[in-house]
Amino acid sequence: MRVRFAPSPTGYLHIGGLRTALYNFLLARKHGGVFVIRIEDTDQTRFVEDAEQDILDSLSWAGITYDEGPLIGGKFGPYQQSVRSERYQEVASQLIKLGKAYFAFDTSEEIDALKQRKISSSNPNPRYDFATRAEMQNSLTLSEADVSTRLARGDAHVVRLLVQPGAEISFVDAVRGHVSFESDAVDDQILIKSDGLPTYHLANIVDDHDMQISHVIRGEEWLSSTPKHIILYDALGWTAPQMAHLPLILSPTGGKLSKRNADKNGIPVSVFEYRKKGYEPEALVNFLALLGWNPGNDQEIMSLDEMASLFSLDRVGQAGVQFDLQKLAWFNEHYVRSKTPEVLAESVYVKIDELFDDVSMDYLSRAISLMLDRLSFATDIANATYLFADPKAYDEKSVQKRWKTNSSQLLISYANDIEALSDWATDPLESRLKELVERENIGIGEIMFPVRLALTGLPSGPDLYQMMILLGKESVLRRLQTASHAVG
RNA sequence: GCCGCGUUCGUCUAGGGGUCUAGGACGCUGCCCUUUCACGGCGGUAACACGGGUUCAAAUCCCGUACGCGGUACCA
Repeated sequence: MRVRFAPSPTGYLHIGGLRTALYNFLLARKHGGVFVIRIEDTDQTRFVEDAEQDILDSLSWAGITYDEGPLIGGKFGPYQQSVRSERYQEVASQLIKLGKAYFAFDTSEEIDALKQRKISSSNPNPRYDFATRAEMQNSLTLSEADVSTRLARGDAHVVRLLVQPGAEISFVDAVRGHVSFESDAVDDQILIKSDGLPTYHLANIVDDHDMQISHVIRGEEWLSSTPKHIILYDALGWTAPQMAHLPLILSPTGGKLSKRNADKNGIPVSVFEYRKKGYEPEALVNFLALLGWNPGNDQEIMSLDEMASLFSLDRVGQAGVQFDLQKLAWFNEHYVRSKTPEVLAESVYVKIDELFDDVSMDYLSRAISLMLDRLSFATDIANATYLFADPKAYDEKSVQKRWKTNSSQLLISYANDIEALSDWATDPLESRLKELVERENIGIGEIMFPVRLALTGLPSGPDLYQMMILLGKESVLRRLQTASHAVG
């Protein structure tokens, strides 16, 4: 088994592209096959400089490795279509010789004119096909001599696929089962553009054949193009690979997850953005794996290895799937909390160090440990500013509601009690507080709450005693003093 | 318009003729835990698009309708 992911470097890796790559990768892993990456850079006009690099980086970040492709090569390389032009030309010539393709010299103005001529309410999109090619300037209508002189003269031309009408083109899709099209509905697709480069359709089938790809797993947007590809394989006497078209990822409002639509819903579309926002790669991958596939049981949390062992194309769904940012968030929380504080500390240290003074890696790691089950993103630790600096203000609503006239005094009493402590640990801190409660004959909340407010400025947060341990005696006493004066 | 693909809780899904008074997860929500907030635990909410068949029996098979999505480029 040989599969491939064949992105076009027209932009950063899209979330849907990552899922396609993932499914290919999983299938290859499952069957001990080979996973190829091929860059389909045949459109010079849409080429984006750093896109290829981003695609490779993003896959690597996601933990998706490949066996043949850019950077590492392989025996079917090179893996960029822009440097394989000769081969496409060769196949195009072969198709022309076989009578399966032809030269066309029509200018874009002439094609526009054709459309204007044919357009009607019942036919809003006239095609260049069996019904219209006789009216155009191509090697089917022009004399042989005329064609030769035009070619010799270097007239701009394209190569088109000659699609015969009246045929049924069908294939079995691994996800959708039997699919069939009438050839009448297929246009004479351009195979070689006037710039000499191939279109997707030609380059794709030539490379899939030459690279011995056994399974083509791609998005559903390619389903309608598949008959063209089948015609091409047949014309060349090649066996078409097994096809599998994945359901599209939809935006929560329904449409396809275009950049604009996604932005409107606050959904990042490029993997780069997820990296930047601090998502855990395992979370994104796990979430995406389940967007259109399921293992057939109730398991949702899976490592790449587990997914690979469970994966199969017949468990891929057929209906479009809506992207759910909340579910992704849940996966992210899960993976954040399953990591060690040390690992998370490493990943956010630079950010924390920028924001606060004198935070050691060890301290950060202990802070994260204290906050672990309330983090959605590792970087959320930065929001708990009170762990890294004294509070600058005290939550007004909480003060109004729960700060009593005796609060300041209680704070001072507690500060005095714990200042004497030789053992700065949770148990003595707790028993001193309880003793104070008995001595003063008050409810425990009457002292706990002001202490919390003094330490954090907020009405909620992690366990009080554990937090005092983290902050340290000096800092705790200072904060109690400060609050007793500032709020009191 | 035409061609193609699809349609189970709000979302991702299980289910493939009787075991479905339709299961799981996210979300939302109630209670418990915690004299904080989260986490966690235990509950609740909520779906077979519609209409015809076939069958003793249909969420499951067939047909139609509606709706959604994709394609209809010298883009991929």
